[in-house]
Amino acid sequence: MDYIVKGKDIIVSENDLDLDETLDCGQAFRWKKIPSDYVCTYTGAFVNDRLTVSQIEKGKFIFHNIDENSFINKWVSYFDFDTDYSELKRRFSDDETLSKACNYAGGIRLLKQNSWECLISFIISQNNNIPRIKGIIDRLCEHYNGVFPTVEMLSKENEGSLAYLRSGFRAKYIEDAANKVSSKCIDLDKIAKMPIDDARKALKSIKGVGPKVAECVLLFGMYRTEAFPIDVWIKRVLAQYYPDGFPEFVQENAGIAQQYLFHYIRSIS
DNA sequence: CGCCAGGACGCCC
DNA sequence: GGGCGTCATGGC
Repeated sequence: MDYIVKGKDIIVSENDLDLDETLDCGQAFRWKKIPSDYVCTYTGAFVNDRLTVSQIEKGKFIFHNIDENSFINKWVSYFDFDTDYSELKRRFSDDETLSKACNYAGGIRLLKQNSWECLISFIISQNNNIPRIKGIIDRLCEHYNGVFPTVEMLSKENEGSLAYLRSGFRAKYIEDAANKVSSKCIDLDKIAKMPIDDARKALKSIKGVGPKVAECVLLFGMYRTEAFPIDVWIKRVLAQYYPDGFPEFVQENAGIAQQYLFHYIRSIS
């Protein structure tokens, strides 16, 4: 990644990034694409920091109205710019299926999201579709003047007061998650550093968090790249191409491989 | 109208 | 410990 400061903006060069593939692929739900004639502008948020970013051309981006400090301290991490995805994809390409998947969706990066937001978001995601997940999270943030609620804010709510979300049976799960985190029964920062099986077990003690949601929180909210969410699409990939499991060299980055494979299998189905 | 959406729970055996 | 109905809501 390379960047230059230009007025109030920062111009970023990074070949291994595509905004459509990265921001609208089901790992984060608060980015909105606002089409214009020449650029795709997204406004999004990491916890409560907003950003507008445009893709000018392949591998070139404008991070709008942002100072160099917050770019370095927040967004470089969020976009995982310190990781060399070219090198990652080069290694993945030793595997035939993964090689095709990287060629299909090579602009995906893993976003380092906030664990709390991630937990609530993926609780909402269960047995749901992406447009409706976004709708529920929109209503949630709108309720708090456009920012994602803190633990303290959400812990004051209950299943009934959350009715405005129209999140269905998931409201009681949100309530339990907020209560457990607020009461320190669940410490997300500690879980992020635990051995992964302990972390899985701790997350699954929250109502409405099963294997899939726990894996998503670990991967998208705690940067545990070995976490591997399995849904119906990935089940198909495993059955069809990896009956004996992933090759050893993929396993520490299985979650990143999963992102490429998820989009690849859907494109050819 | 039925079906499905990046699942988890409760209950069954 | 695997199998299955059920759980809200909305888009198609």
